[in-house]
Amino acid sequence: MANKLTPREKDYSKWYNEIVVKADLAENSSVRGCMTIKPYGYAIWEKMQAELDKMFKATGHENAYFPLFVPKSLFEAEERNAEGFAKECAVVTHYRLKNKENKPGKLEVDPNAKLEEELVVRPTSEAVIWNTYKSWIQSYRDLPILINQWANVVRWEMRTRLFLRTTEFLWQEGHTAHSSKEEALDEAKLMNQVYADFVENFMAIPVIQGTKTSSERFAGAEETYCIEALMQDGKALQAGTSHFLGQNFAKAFDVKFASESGALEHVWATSWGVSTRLIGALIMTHSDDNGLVLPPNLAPFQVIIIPIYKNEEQRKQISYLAEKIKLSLEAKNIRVKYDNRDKFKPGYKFNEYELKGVPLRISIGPKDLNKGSVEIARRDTLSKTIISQSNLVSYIENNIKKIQKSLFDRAKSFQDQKITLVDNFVDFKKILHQKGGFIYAHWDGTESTEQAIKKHTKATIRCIPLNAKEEDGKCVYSGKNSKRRVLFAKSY
RNA sequence: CGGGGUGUAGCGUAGCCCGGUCAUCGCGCCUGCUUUGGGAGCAGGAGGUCGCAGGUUCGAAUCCUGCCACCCCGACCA
Repeated sequence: MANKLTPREKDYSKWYNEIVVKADLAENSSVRGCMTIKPYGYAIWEKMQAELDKMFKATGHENAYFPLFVPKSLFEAEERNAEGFAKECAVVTHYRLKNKENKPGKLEVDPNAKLEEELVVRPTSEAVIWNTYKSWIQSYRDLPILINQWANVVRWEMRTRLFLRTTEFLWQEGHTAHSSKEEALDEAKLMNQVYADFVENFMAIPVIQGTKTSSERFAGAEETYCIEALMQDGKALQAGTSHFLGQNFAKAFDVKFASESGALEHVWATSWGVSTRLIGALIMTHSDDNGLVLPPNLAPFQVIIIPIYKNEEQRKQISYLAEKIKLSLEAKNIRVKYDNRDKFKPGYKFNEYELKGVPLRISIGPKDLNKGSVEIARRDTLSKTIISQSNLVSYIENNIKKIQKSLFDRAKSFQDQKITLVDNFVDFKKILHQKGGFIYAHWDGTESTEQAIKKHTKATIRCIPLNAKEEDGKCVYSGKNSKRRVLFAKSY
């Protein structure tokens, strides 16, 4: 059967799209560059939301919600931020349609309904939020403000790709206000660490933490912390960012507080976000040619039970057993689905749940009824084992942990193997071309060198790793002195 | 916005050069029987404004004009 996906060496993007579509995660909507997230894809997002939310609350944050529309005058207040996003803003100019003359049933924009001031559909919420914070903050007693919002944003990108870069996407954005630089910096670092923990522990995706160079930094930020992941085709993907915004937004929106000493000072800010792009990272990190592979912590259901029967009597007996197994697993907080649909054959279901990436499959047939056994298949290794029904619960519990760990370990060793230390530009180009992945090389710290390397190789500086050791070296491009290595890669 | 390409059933497509039983094939869908431990087989069936609007012609999926949409390559990017 030609059920395998496209070989990824040849056409990685097709391979990716096939998984998205066949695993029933999302599809292109009729709106330019937007996507419809289907129930199974959304269930994964909900698991991610739930876990992140828990982590945000554990670090003292609360959720709130701010408006979708940003009046243009507010949007332009912080100049660098506005300039950075200006080219990709959807703008509302009118608030009413009317019937077209002589064309019943057809509508047109009513020119009389032009807005006094255009409304920008938020590409990010700093502007609306800081305009609001202005009225919330007077004294150091009002600080810190630690707020997160779950929202959609719109960025009118030139080229789009399901999950990775859609015109509209779902995300969370945290916006915090602090009374000191140190506290804000600590917050930005803390949230980057939260992201790293979440992505590594729940999504089983190893990441490298670092800071962005000034050219890759968020528009309006003083420092951008990020987590970078490596996809199976050797390209890097920015998985999350946390920004130290200094006093830029406080100054732009005139947000001051009276300190303990009575002095009026500008507030210090951070913002941080991760998006549905993480689902793209998940797909491109773990999937194989049989479809999606989900880490158990994120799988909407961790175990699928599939019955195999030849007649009604067998169906009844197997269903009885399956329901019993389901309850005993659920008692251990394991998410289980029993697929008793009579309309599909077992073989069809096996493939379906492999495409969906369900970590463990239990199949129960007539043979198992006689022997008191079940067959268990692991999605990550595609291996099958027959075990006794009496050992089932502990076996599944164990394997859920094992799979979670082994997915991370596998991705981690792939990533480690794809980080190459390079000391001259000839090797740089060769490694990038032949091996891909991250290149760990010295850089003279100038933007011009960064641009030149990008122009020659399409590789960018993904980050300056937080754990980069101080060492003397020569820039891989200019030969000038450098104090530490930075991480280069081609990226999404 | 520059360069290239494509629009035919839910999806993927043939036909277009050279106008006339050409609306083709596969997947999917529906019905029946046989099947069910890795995407079932056979038989029958439903489903189309050929992207849109004009034009040429006795006749247009096919030729001409205009428009629209989408895809790929560059600039942008969570």
